[in-house]
Amino acid sequence: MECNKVTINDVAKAAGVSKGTVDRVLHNRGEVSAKSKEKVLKVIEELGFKPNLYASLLASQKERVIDCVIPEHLPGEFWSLASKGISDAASVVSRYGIRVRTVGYDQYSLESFRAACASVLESNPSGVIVAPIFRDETKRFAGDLAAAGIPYIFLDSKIEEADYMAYFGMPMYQSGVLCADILCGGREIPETVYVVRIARDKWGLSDPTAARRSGFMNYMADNHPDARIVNVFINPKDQKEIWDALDDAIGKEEGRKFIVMFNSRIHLVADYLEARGLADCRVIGFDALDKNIAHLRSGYVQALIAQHTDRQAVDAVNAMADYILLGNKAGKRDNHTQMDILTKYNCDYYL
Amino acid sequence: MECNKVTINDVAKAAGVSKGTVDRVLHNRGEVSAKSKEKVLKVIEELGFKPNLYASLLASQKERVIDCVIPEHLPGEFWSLASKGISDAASVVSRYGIRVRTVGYDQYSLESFRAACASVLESNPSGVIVAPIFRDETKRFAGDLAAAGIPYIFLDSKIEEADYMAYFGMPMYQSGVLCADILCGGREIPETVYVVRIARDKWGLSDPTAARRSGFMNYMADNHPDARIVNVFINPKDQKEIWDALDDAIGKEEGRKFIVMFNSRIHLVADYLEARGLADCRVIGFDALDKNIAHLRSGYVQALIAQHTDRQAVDAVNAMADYILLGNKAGKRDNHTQMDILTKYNCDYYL
DNA sequence: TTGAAAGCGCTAACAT
DNA sequence: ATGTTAGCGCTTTCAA
Repeated sequence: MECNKVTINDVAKAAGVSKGTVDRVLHNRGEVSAKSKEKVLKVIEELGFKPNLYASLLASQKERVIDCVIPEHLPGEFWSLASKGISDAASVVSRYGIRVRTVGYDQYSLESFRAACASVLESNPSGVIVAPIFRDETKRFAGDLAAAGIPYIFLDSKIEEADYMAYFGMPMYQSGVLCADILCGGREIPETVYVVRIARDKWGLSDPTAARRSGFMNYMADNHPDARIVNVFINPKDQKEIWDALDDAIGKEEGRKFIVMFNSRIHLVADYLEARGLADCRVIGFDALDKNIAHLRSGYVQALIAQHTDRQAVDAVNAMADYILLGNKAGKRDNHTQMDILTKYNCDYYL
Repeated sequence: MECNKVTINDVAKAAGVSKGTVDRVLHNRGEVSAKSKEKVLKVIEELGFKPNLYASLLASQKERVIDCVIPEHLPGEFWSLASKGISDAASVVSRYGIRVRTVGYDQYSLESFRAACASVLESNPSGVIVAPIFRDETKRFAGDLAAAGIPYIFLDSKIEEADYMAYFGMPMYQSGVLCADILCGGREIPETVYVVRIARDKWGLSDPTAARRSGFMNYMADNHPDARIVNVFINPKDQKEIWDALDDAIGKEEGRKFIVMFNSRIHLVADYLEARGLADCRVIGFDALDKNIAHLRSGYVQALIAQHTDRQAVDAVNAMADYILLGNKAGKRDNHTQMDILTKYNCDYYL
């Protein structure tokens, strides 16, 4: 381990003080005279001293914790991808004495999000990762964290006005543009495009995919202004209702159909198409859920746009750990993850 | 650092031996009676003891080295992506007291590869990563490494018969299939497809993309058996010759043209198309070189299939470090990286 | 405000 | 073959 020959002892000696004093200035925890401090700092600079992280970890047997606030979920749902990433990262950073605590909330209940936030604030963690759904409440939470001096990172979506340390997620607007381009296969000119949406969007409660939709719309307006866009609203919890809605909107039309969905539930549509035997469609959705990938294989979905949600979560946790351990702010503040295009022919190799 | 409460001391006590003995069996460096060893092993198992890597590193101030044998390259060329990954990983594993040494060779010179191998063998590293070009010589090298008890990992391509510890690369055959599917956009039926190849392939010297080509061919035979496949051979070093060859083969044809190239040099073709103003083409290539991505933007290449060569290299180095440090063989032996589809609309976010 | 000293979990040289 | 011991570089009492 040649990597760092100069130790805290060298610094102490050169500065004419003891290790204890050097340590104090290193973690500026006071109790040091101005001139000792100055001298130590100068010596550190001169000698290019870098503390040995592992010796430090070994000696200070203290545990720091990162709280992760994300929506609760069933296996196979979108958020379970993020959850997997979090636990992967957790097992890595545990070696650095960092524990990761996940605090779930019901993405349909503001109340439960409030409770999650309160729990975090109370536990006073070293850092927090939050995947926000509720704008205003998240803004408030961000303010509370800032007041408590707790750094936080946004995952998946972000609140622009907040003073977040970093953001990891997909470029939402661009992903809509990409979706439109794939839908049209570069050459096809759809007459009608069905945009299947979650009913709650209609009421404006929250729509995390709004930016994506506008990317899509703008592409269509620019490139295929004559295409008719038809919104179809469904309630994901009620299969019968879904099929009725789709029967109404899509089932009776003739010819090739173009269908997109901006959240992770395209499999609901694919199930329907398969049941009705509607094969001549071009169907594009988002996110590499198992159910979606199965429909890539079945041929009822032509492409998915995915984002390695797991890796985003890993990156977020690592960035926070880096900050807690070394004080490094992540290189970039906004980290837009790559958009992966998945088809029948490459999905088998997508983690 | 609650993570690992059971220490080598606990083990020693429980097994009724000393730390020294435990340490000996841990690194099985002999000098331990069979029954002590057995007892210690049992206790380790029971208590679920995991050594604290950092304490270990702290104590044993020794440096291990991983040798990486990869082709030399100019900036912007394919192998510089791998090279970047290697140096990224190097800076990470250096914290674990592992040094990474890169040994380059000329991919067009068997002699230089031999020299690189000899240099590695002589330096007797703890592990090696090799990106092979020359089959037979690589096989021999693998044998030598095995004889010397040095573990090795293949990067990018592999020799099936060798006893490699792991392989990181793209599924070559499948990537050819994917390429064909993208070329045809799922719906288009090309009349003629131009396959641009490097002249040296023709002489059978070495063709690292042969498997990819056969994936492509099989897809075409299955789905568009009437398409005519035209091979165009070029010499990458001579721009004039390239253009002449392309003029001959492609330039005089009318209508929409379909062009693919199975290595990383599609930019050579795109340069030509741009110069000749041949815009109505569907052009698919491989690898996210800057020059290739530039042509995604210019519109002379419609899609690239990429593989995060950098990440493969990172994974390879990490896997080797893991093995050296902890004796963990990587989970999977063959690690097929995902195939990324890049278009004008998502390439900006591709690292 | 500062120094001294006792570890943290493990390694390795030295005894036995 | 096995135990003992002095560190590795840093943190953290405890005294001074």
